[in-house]
Amino acid sequence: MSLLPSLRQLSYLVAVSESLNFTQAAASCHVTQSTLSGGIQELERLLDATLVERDRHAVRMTPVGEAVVDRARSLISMANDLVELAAQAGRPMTGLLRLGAIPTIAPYLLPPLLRISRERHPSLRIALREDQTGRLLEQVQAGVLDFALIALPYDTNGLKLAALFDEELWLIALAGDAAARLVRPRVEQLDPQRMLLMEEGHCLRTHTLTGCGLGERANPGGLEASSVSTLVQMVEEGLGFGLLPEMAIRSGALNQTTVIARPIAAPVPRRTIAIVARQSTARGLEFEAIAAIARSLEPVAIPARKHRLRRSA
Amino acid sequence: MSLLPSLRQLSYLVAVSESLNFTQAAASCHVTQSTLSGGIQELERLLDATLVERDRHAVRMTPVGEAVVDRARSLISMANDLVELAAQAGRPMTGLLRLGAIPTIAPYLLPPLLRISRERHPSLRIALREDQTGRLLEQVQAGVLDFALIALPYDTNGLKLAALFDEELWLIALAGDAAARLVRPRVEQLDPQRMLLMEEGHCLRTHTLTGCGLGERANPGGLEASSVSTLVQMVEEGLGFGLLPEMAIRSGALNQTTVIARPIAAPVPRRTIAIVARQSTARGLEFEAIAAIARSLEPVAIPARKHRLRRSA
DNA sequence: TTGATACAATCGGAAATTCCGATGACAGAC
DNA sequence: GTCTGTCATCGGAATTTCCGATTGTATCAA
Repeated sequence: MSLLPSLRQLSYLVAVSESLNFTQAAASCHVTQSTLSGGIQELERLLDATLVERDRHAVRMTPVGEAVVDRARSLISMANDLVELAAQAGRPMTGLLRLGAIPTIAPYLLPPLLRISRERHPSLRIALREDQTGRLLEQVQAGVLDFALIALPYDTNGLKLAALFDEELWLIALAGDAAARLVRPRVEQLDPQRMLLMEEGHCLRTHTLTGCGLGERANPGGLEASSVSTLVQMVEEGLGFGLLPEMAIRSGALNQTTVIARPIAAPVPRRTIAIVARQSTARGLEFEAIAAIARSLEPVAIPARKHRLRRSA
Repeated sequence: MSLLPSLRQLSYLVAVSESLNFTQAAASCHVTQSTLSGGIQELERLLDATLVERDRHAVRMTPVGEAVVDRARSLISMANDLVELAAQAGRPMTGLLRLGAIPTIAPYLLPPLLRISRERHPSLRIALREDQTGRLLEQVQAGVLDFALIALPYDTNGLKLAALFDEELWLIALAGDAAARLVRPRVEQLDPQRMLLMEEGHCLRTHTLTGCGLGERANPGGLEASSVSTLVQMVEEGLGFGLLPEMAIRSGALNQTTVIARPIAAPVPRRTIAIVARQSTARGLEFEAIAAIARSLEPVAIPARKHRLRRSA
């Protein structure tokens, strides 16, 4: 068992990788530049590898350095989770929980979820953040968020994950629209050229396209919406049709409009709502609790897996 | 961002949890008892929690202590992986790789796998260890092994996992046996009372049972074999029939016997061969290389997933 | 009761480390 | 040439870590 680097040294390296400037990095670590410089050198000596390239002109990370930084980051956030775990021990379901959600979930799932959470766990406060899936996952990994509510399929890359429920995507269109003529249209009957999509970066865009058996650039000149409500408005304007999650429709996204919704025939485009956290999260109990509430809000919930790593089988 | 515990303090705690004796723990850490005692106290002060209960009679871990130990373990093994990563950088596919495999894979997959590995990567040495799935996973997690070859479904609990290929389980029986009368028997036609199983702890036991739609205690008085060869011998003795992976049969597990093998009609009992490693393994390249070799040995390999966590979608 | 043994806590001081401030070396801007 | 921004280096201070010796307590045996 070789000698281990200290978490402090690793945090110095992370800081350097973020600013690529020793002086600034030192400031962000609340130490002097000489201390940080020494720490980096000590780390390089210990690992017997050049992690940072100090040219006359600039500071760059070596490939090894980048790899080490990557691991150092998760090491540090794991250590933070450990500290938080100890702090939370004995007083579960209290304190501040930072929860993220994608824009196509937040307005529909969060209101009842927060209401029930407040009822069941009055001392648990929840801070919300709405963002796109990719950024939410980064923030969870970085420790900025505790949990995030996202839609699958999506590569969650080793995060702790619990599927909550499946939901269908429904067709929305004007009553007179060609797409709405059938009571139960099939995806092949939809004209890709008239399909309205969310902007790049929204997972609903990808789920809509793959649900229709289309690739990313299936409608090159297609119009793009920046939110569910703009998508609905564009449909209302007669610019085309779109696909919307059940939850949004049931929550009244089409109220005050003349847009109608139609379930789609098999194969039905679907997505799975899930909650993610760091594997090392200190909030395991809260994770299960929030998942349970979310499942209780939907008729077709995905049961929680009870088993864990066991000797048998 | 609170102050972080040091990896050394955490390793002290892990040592205490293993021996439940400060003096012994200190020895295993190569420090004096007073140093270790002080380290534990410092850690408890930092985390503001009692981790170890020092009764007059004994030392016990508190629940919080156990939880912290659990995380400390993976923190330390992650740190070790980081050190190894740096050490390996620039000289990939060299050095010693510790590979585990379950008994129903090892004799069939490893010989060709090792041969090809030696051809392609002459400077990569591979140490082998054969054991049951549960213990292999524990050893991977503990850092005793780098990779393990196992059969799914099995809960791998956050380990890095790559599916390699599917294989069918075939019926093996004596030619005159009732079970062997049909060319393509269906699982419902097999008499659970005459089914020979592997001993408790072998995953093939579970896969056989679930593949036949049976629960764990479907054949209470059933006979149990301790290895593939004893299973074959018991079939040869006319004690019943069994299910064996394709790979074993193709590798000649039935040679020198009168036992015959029959493919089973749909729904075919199957298992998936996979390779696992710690998420933080320093041997990512070797992981892919071994996986690629294993896939190349099977006609129906499962393609490697190329994508990673990305901003889009 | 006495003595021996086992165990963890405590204390003072030694050793190692981490850190700071000052300085040096170098390059680019002006 | 001078100033500014940058990272490395050095000596010494501050802090942490560690050890050895000792204390306090409990158990066990004579």
